[in-house]
Amino acid sequence: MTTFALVDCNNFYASCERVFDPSLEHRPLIVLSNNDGCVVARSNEAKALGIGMAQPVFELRDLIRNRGVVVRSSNYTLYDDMSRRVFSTVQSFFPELESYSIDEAFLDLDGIASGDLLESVATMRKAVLQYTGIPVSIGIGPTKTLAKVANHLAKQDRTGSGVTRLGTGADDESTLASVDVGDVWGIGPRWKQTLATHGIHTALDLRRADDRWIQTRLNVVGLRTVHELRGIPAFTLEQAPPPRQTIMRSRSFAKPIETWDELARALASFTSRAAEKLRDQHSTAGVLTVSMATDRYRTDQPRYANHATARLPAPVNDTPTLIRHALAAGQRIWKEGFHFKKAGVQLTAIESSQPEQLQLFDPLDPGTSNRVMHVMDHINRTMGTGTLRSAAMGTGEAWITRRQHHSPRYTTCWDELVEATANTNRGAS
DNA sequence: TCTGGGGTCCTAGGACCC
DNA sequence: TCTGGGGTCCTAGGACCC
Repeated sequence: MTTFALVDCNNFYASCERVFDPSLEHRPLIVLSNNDGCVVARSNEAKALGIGMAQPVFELRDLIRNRGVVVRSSNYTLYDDMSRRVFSTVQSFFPELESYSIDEAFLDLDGIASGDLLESVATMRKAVLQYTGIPVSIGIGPTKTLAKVANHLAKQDRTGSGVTRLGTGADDESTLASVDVGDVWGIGPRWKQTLATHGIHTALDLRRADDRWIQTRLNVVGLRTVHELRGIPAFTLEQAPPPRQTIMRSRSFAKPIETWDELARALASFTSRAAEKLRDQHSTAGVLTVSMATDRYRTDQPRYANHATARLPAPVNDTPTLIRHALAAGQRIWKEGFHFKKAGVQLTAIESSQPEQLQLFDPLDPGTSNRVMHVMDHINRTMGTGTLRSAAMGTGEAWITRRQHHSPRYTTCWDELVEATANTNRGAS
């Protein structure tokens, strides 16, 4: 029988900020979403103040001022790099790893003697903290869902061990009875509501639910969760994630956009980033969708939201072709006289680019185009994002994202390394 | 006047995740 | 003044085919 572990970084973005700025320890700290819009990470002190996940930051103005809450814009360059460091440390102890999100990884602990298991996991946890500065919690169980539940309990663990195991003893039922059904992985707010009408309130209730009722009222996804709670695995470890089927780049604008020229530059920029992502995973896209919308929260201005889909004559992954289609599609739905607050580009009908697609009607020889993109990607990777860019993106970026509380890219940028001062006090008393 | 049934593909919408 | 962004999977229903 397989044993899974879930390693989850505690308050990940907040912890990353603290590693390089220890003055943030023991203080309420929040990290904001793009555009400094709402809260995406909170230190324990911030949670204790009642600051909610995804809470809009303008609602917190008084709290921030009166309670000394420290605010940071999100710094994904730093978080991505820290994530890589944490996982590679974990993997040096347990090679069978699935990186599930930026701050979580599942492990397969098969082959580790049950008696040594808690000890080796605790050793790994200590090493991660020592090597990266990031505290992690670890849940262990016979299925991914039970490992998730165990992880949830490990986070609340007051003993400080940070490791919890489920699925071994008679305590399981009373433990599961203490877990709210909404805290089970896969049960969101709507399903929690549905379950409540049937008297299902805890993880234990859900484990004991009737299969047929679950499949009818939820669906097979819900049924899988129930089986997993019983210790019957429905999910396996996915060490090599399949390529994405959808690639999307969208942003809210710091200032509303009112001209087509500006919106076109934004669309070109989104398309360019999506295309890079596409080439990263060696894919092509056959369908491109452009969307634009005015501010959905403003009732005092005319509202408009629309999207346009372009089916490409042949699947491609080169930036100029994709931009051309994006701008043509955007122009079809563009309307003068609105204040656009958000736009995006989505790539679908994604296929592998190997073997090479032949493009009968493409004016540009695919070989030439591929070489140009290859060079462009290489330069941008080694010399910095945006070093080489498509002319359609322009240089102004009037729509640029607001990031007023940004921390340095300590680990990936020579100009932003952390500075240490050694105070030797030579000659002093 | 009678008016089947099964299969596939696609899309939109809804649920979930971090 | 101020409300994120990027994904997955499943289901129902319509179009179309034989």
